[in-house]
Amino acid sequence: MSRKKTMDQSQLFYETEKLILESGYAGFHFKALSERLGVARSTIYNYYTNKEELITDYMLHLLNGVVEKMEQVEKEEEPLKYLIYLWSRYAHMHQMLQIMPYIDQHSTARVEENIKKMFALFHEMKQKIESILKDGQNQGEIRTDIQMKTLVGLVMATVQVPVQHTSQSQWIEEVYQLVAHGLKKEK
Amino acid sequence: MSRKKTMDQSQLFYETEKLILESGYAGFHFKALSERLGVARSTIYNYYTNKEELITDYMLHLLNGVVEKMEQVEKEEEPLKYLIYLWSRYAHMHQMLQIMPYIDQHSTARVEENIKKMFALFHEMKQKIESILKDGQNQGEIRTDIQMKTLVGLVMATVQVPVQHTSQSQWIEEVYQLVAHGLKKEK
DNA sequence: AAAATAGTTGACAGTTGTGTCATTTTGTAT
DNA sequence: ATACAAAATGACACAACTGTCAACTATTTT
Repeated sequence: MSRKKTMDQSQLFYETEKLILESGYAGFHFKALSERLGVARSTIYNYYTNKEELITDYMLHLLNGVVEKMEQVEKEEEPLKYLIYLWSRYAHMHQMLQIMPYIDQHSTARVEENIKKMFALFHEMKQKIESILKDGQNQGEIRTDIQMKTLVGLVMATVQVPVQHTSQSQWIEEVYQLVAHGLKKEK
Repeated sequence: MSRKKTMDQSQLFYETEKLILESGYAGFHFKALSERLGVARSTIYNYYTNKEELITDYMLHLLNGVVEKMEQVEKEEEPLKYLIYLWSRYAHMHQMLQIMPYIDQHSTARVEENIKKMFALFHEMKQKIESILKDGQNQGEIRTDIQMKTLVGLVMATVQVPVQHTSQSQWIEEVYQLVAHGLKKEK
């Protein structure tokens, strides 16, 4: 019954992502978004009561995607390398997560919920990395003389290594080599 | 002669930094800043024609500080470790630099100039890191099988490793160990 | 083809930040 | 004490985004 929707979820998320990455949180607002979607600004309000809701919904969607893919990490032969691979595919997610602290967390009950869920997923993500590293430690592969949170921190930080002018596969191989064996030459 | 200034440069930069780190670029505006300074908003306009000018002036100041300190790196015994140390002291600078892409670069001639200078300084910074690594390579200390830009990228990325609940000196030591020798156990 | 209804829209009122400038304040020199 | 000029300010006009809602539109059902 009734009318066909002109706005679909996937296009909305797609343009949301693009707009945030291009303009930052400061330049992200419903006016700009509606223009890109070719839709009246007020239409978006039928689905989201404000931009915080939309952004956190979108981010939750993103985070869910990565955490789901991380389920597979433990089945891989080289889990650490697979992690680096995942990072290369979700670099934009890390960029998005950096704006999280600046989102008004109490604008809506739904926003509060979303942020809670995101924290939980983020924690789950770190747990997964930790469990991979612990497995490595148990097999005598990974060093045990450094605090676990620093190890996890380094793995997560590698996503910031710029890709510029390199093929994805080379980036993965090089970053993996560096994370695994360090800058110094083996002797 | 004439009246004493109520607003001094150092306090202005101090509050600018604090406000940006707390509220992000989206939450940084002259109204909020003037309230923190205990000054009328219009007063700030006597010194800066808009926020882009203020931010880029401030960032330039920051970058200048680091680059200056980096002059000393080459005199150090363990240049790589000194770099990690510098990073730990300037972590907030990296956070600030991330908002650069979202600043309207053409709002003022002064802003354009500032951004040009910042790019030059940023380049200089990377050159310094590169020259340290090249020295290491010439002494047979640093591996040569990986692209220089990836090496530099990793060194810069380490600043993102969170410090949480660790003393600065321990953070430096651990991150240095990881960057130098990697996650894997020596055999 | 008329009724029902989900979906869309433009217009309105409200809020917040911007940039300017004539006026006022305040420290200093005469 | 008075004249002066640098510094600070409040008020004004403006520009941009927000949120709401009554009216309109397109599709399906009967």
